[in-house]
Amino acid sequence: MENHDVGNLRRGPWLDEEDERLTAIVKALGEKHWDALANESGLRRSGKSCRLRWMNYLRPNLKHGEITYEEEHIILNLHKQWGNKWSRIAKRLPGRTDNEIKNYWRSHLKKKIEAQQGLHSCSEAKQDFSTPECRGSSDEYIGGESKMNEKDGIFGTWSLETPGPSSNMSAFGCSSPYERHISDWMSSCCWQQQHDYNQQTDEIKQHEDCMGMYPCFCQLESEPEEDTMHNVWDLWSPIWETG
DNA sequence: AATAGAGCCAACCGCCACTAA
DNA sequence: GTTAGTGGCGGTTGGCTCTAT
Repeated sequence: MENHDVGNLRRGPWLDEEDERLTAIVKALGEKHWDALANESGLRRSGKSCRLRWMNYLRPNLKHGEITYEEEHIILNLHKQWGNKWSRIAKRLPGRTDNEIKNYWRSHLKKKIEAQQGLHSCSEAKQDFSTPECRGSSDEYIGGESKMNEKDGIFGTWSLETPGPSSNMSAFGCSSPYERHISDWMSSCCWQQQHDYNQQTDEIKQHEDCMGMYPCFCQLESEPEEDTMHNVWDLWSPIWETG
């Protein structure tokens, strides 16, 4: 990749020296007024370029490692709900940027989904979770760790239908014997005894947020222990509640 | 070992929404 | 109400790396 000078502004990859200078100036002036900040820094970069570099690379607490299976599940399900709202999805994945998620989606997930949808179009859409194929032979989500069976793909074998705001587990094509149990539990967590469906505001949002977690439960091979579910809740609720 | 093609990802571009003057 | 400036978002590009031949 080459560096380019357009007018008085530099373009192309950032140098370590530029990163250091940008980091220092952002810490001093804060994450705002990017044009002024760019001028102040002495960097021959546009404010827009500085902002992008900071947001996608230099910002503290960014994760730069591989996307985990749990994160992948969340991306898949939130994308199913929201479409290409990358920044919105990124808010559900602390430490991940919209650009990172977008790239991951394009390079990893899109093809898998298309392949999966191809399979669905050739076979029965409804799945029976009582069969080993539908549960996924070794896909489990126990105690906060999941194992993905490569041949089953990232979805396991759930339906790809988009859930509505009042959907339950069946929206994912789950007909697991544990469906009601988990659904009830999710409801108790997410709906907070909301019965007035004419006032679906914050509760609806909470429910939508929880949908990103559904696949993990869909892959449980056996009825989850109450403690397990609460461990999972403890693990993910801070993420749902932030953003 | 050389080459072509595919995949990945950082960075850029253009559009839109918001805000202040 | 209008306009200019700014920031945020999603789409796209282009170069580097990896893999297959």
